[in-house]
Amino acid sequence: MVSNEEIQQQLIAARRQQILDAAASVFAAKGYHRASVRDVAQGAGVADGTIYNYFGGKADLLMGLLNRLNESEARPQHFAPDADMDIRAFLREYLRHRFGVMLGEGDVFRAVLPELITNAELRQHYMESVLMPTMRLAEGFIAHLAASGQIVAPQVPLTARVLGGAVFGVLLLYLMGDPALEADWDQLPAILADTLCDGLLPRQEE
Amino acid sequence: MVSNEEIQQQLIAARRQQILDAAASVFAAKGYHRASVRDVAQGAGVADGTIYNYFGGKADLLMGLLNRLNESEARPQHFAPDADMDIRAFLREYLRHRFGVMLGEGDVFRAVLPELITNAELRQHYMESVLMPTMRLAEGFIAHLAASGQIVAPQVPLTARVLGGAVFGVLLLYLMGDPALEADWDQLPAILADTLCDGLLPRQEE
Amino acid sequence: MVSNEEIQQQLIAARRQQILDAAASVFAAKGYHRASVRDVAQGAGVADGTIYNYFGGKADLLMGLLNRLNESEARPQHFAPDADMDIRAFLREYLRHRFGVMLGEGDVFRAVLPELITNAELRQHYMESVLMPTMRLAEGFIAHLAASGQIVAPQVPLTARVLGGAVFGVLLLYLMGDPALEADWDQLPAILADTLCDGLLPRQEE
Amino acid sequence: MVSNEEIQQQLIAARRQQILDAAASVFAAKGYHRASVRDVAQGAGVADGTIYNYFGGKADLLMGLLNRLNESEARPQHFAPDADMDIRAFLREYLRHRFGVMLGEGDVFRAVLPELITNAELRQHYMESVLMPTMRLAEGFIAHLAASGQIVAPQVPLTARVLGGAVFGVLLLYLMGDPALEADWDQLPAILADTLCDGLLPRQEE
DNA sequence: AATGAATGAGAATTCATTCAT
DNA sequence: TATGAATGAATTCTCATTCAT
Repeated sequence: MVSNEEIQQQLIAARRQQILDAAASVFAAKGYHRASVRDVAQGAGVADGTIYNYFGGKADLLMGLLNRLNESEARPQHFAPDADMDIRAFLREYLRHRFGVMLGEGDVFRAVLPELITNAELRQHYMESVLMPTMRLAEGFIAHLAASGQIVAPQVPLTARVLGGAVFGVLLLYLMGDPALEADWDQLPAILADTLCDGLLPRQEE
Repeated sequence: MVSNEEIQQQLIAARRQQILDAAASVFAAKGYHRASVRDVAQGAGVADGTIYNYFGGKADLLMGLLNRLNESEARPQHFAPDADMDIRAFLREYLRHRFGVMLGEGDVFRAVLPELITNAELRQHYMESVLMPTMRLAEGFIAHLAASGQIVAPQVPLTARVLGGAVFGVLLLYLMGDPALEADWDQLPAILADTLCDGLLPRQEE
Repeated sequence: MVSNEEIQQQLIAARRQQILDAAASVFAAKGYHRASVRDVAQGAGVADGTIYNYFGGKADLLMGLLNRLNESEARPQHFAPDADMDIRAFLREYLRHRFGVMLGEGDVFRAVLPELITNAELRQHYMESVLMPTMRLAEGFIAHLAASGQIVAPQVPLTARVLGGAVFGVLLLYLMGDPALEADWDQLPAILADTLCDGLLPRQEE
Repeated sequence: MVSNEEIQQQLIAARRQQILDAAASVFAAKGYHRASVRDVAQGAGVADGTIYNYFGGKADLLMGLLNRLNESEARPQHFAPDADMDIRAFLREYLRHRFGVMLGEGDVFRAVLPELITNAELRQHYMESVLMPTMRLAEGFIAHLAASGQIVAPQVPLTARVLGGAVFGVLLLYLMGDPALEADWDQLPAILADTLCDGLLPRQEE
């Protein structure tokens, strides 16, 4: 049997999600600062004051978005090392998946990113709860592959940043409307994976 | 002899720079939206109204910053192709230089980037006047090296985006306060250059 | 039974009236431009921002005043033609009533008139929604009387303007503080009616 | 011989006129409050600061306009009584002349009038220096005609206001853009004169 | 719990006026 | 005397937040 309290909890959680959904799309469309709390309330179909029954304030909406991003990001299995796998194939697949996720959460990403650059508190929260865990995961994976000779990575932490930075930067160029990326976006995972695997210089045996 | 009018022009230009400098640091510190025109005025040591003698409004300050960024970026010689050069050495040097410039303009970059993501008009202006020209330059360079067999680049435009994105993304991670990048920032150009040149997979002859 | 929504509507209407009343007296006292929205808010006993919950902005207050003037003006029965009436008596009574109304709305009139002269948009709105309907009414009345031989009016539209202008102009002189009008204001309807009826030149039979 | 000082005086007077001309057209076009001192300065082809070498401030420009209006108004000869003249003909001619003058000074009139209604100080100045002298002149004229039996005017001061008000009011309707007045403006002096002379009621002998 | 009217601090911007050149 | 850059007070308007219903 389901208790009354549990139903209450679920209703509250559902209402929070409803508001966060509205916040994501409104913030993405107008930017965090240009969007008003009233915009979010109307987007969620509730009254202005209701927002404050579920969130501490406008800034808290951003935090909520960030945490939700966090939850969907934290999927360690994506980095699950596999001794015998084809690294190129894995990287292609991973990048395709990752770009898909990030663009799926594109609204949220677009909404949160500018504030992440600007707002020190938010940045630190994101650093600690999302970026660093992800980086540590990546480092572990890279270290494992390097140890088994499958890849070359003399500086594991920096290599992780190079990979993450490339993914991050390319996505940003896309979000900024680069026409070449828009035209050939679905080829990008392969190209990026190959460039990262083989480098730019010609290989003897290839 | 220097005419009166020329002196006037120089004074005006100097005042504009003075205000833009203040805008860059204030916007970088507090973010464009959190910073008030008064903040900028105080930063520049002038009265509020004076800002409006030199700029059309708050948004115009951002445009001014963008254009200044534009001027310092437009250095085509950095991509000057050289038939016999060592690509790895060149790339290292280029990245070192580029990161230096971008961090030198770091304030401006920090100030402008969030708005670039959010503000469509500004984004388009940046796309057209800064990013696309740079990308075309890079494409030309890459195409030249690929044609002479010095590098492998099956998709020139996308390769340019991969390079640009990597630079851009790593810089962003740095600006967001990644501790690993802060610790070993001066090694990054070399690592990034090597990763881009050789790829992650082991090479036979190396 | 009165529904909740109806009460809401009445409260909103009452608040609008309260604000418009304040606007009328403040604008009349200081003039539209010298009066600040804050002045109006304080006059109405509400916060600055509350004004904007009921009106689009300062200019909208003026429109609101104009429309209220419109409502109190639109009393067609005042011109109701009557075959057997004494024109002189009617005119005296009408002028007395009209002056009374206009001075009752004197604040509003004083507030709106200067802007009416200056502001083209407002002028057009007033022309269309107040002045022209009134003029058409007057024209119909004059035409009717002229057709039945009760008055002489070779040019109906211009005669309507002469009448309207005289009323308007005398009121304006009064509002500008003419001491003779202030002293004998209550005799004015009679004098004006007689002058309009008989003219200045002596009549044979009188 | 003309002294240096006299030339100085004339230059100063000329510059004042030049600035007042600009003020008249600018104030008429945008309204006193919407027009800036800079607008006037540009209209006069001088620098902002120069205005303050000739006038005490923005309000003083309005006073200057008023005084200039005053000078052109004060033409007592227009009311010169003539024992044998045809009153109707005189009135027609006078109204034609008066409307012409007021529309010639229309810019100034339009500019000054709203402030006259609003600004108590200005209003008083205008009352004392323009309106009351004119009214006294008219009263003398009317009293003279009434005494000689040429017209009927039981209440001389009020009759003067009725005449003045009619002229004033009709002009205002015209300035507010009444289409009927715009269409037949040149017939108005005759109609107005006839209405004032004969009244609306039919005359036996006519 | 939900509402939405009221609030008032804060922001961008304008512009009359001053004053050093 | 003329200039016009600098000033900063004043204004309109927005919007996050509160709280009585």
